Amino acid sequence: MSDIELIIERIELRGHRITEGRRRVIQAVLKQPSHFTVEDVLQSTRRVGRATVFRTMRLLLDLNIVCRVLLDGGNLHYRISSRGHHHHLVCNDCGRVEDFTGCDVEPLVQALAAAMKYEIDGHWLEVYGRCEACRLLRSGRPESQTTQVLSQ
Amino acid sequence: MSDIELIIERIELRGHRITEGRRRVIQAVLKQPSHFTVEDVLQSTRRVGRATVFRTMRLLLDLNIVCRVLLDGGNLHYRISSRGHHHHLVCNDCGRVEDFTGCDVEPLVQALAAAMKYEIDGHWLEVYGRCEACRLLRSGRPESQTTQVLSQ
DNA sequence: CATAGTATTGACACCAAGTCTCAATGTCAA
DNA sequence: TTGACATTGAGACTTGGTGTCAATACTATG
Ligand SMILES: [Mn+2]
Ligand SMILES: [Mn+2]
Ligand SMILES: [Zn+2]
Ligand SMILES: [Zn+2]
Repeated sequence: MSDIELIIERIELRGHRITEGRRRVIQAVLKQPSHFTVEDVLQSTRRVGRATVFRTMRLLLDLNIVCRVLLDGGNLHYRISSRGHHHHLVCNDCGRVEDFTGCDVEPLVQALAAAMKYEIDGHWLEVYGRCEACRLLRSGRPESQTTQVLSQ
Repeated sequence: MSDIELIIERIELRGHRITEGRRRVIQAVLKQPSHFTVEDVLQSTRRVGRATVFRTMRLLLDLNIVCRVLLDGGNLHYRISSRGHHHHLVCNDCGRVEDFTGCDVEPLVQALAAAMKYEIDGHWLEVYGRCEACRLLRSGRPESQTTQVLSQ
């Protein structure tokens, strides 16, 4: 079964209707790179209203079909995510993102919570750096030090 | 020396001029609760332009005089922060925030980075839950379960 | 098949958060 | 005191997102 059909099925299971607009938005989402904004999705969907695109993105977020990535600098982007709770390792140069789940931050969080007498609901962790490719590019080709593939 | 004079001094040290507008914005920031938006600051400063308030907030952020807190749900708020790198434990009910530095997440982050061959620049960690006061309120007075002091 | 009852849509106004421009003004070191 | 230059404010603009509401599309049921 194709990616889109699997997503459609999950939406149906939650009691939502399958419409042509939703199908188009999902198709656009599936074509995006590593991470993207709703504006990006909007620009690659035709014949779907702005509000519907935003509503569909919210639906996908609720269903954990996409997640949000907090970029270094505070911008929230969207990203396809099959898993539930996970974190991101973001390359600040090229925008590449790696998901990770084995972060073992939960015990630390629990200890902290006990000390503070908080009951914990959840946490958010993002890690920023430079991927191997970008690092090699920098050290090997000093003239390209200002290369910045990711805009913004 | 008062809080405001200390901040003024740090701004001067970085080669910025001290103006009445900046003084007013800082005074407003110092009067805010646990966390706030620029809009909140704007509403408690008179005779200072909107752009100047935003520019001053950015200056304070650059100087680590304020930091940003990512609330559960994705809103970024501002917060006074004397320390450099630190994290937040946020009560989702009353909006209380505790800073913490002893998070020991660095070793985990380094291990992850080594596995992924990333060079690490930094990380972002926020923890969400319910503070003791809010927890007691909930369990002891079931009729106030929907109490939500923090708007939004 | 008809149709009623929801769910969804899209146009559009609105909102929140922030940036940009540029002429006018303020600050401070000399 | 004054000149260089940093800062300001009004307001237009941008980006990301929500609320309204009449029109349209699904779908279950008879
Ligand atoms: Mn985790
Ligand atoms: Mn840390
Ligand atoms: Zn990279
Ligand atoms: Zn609380």
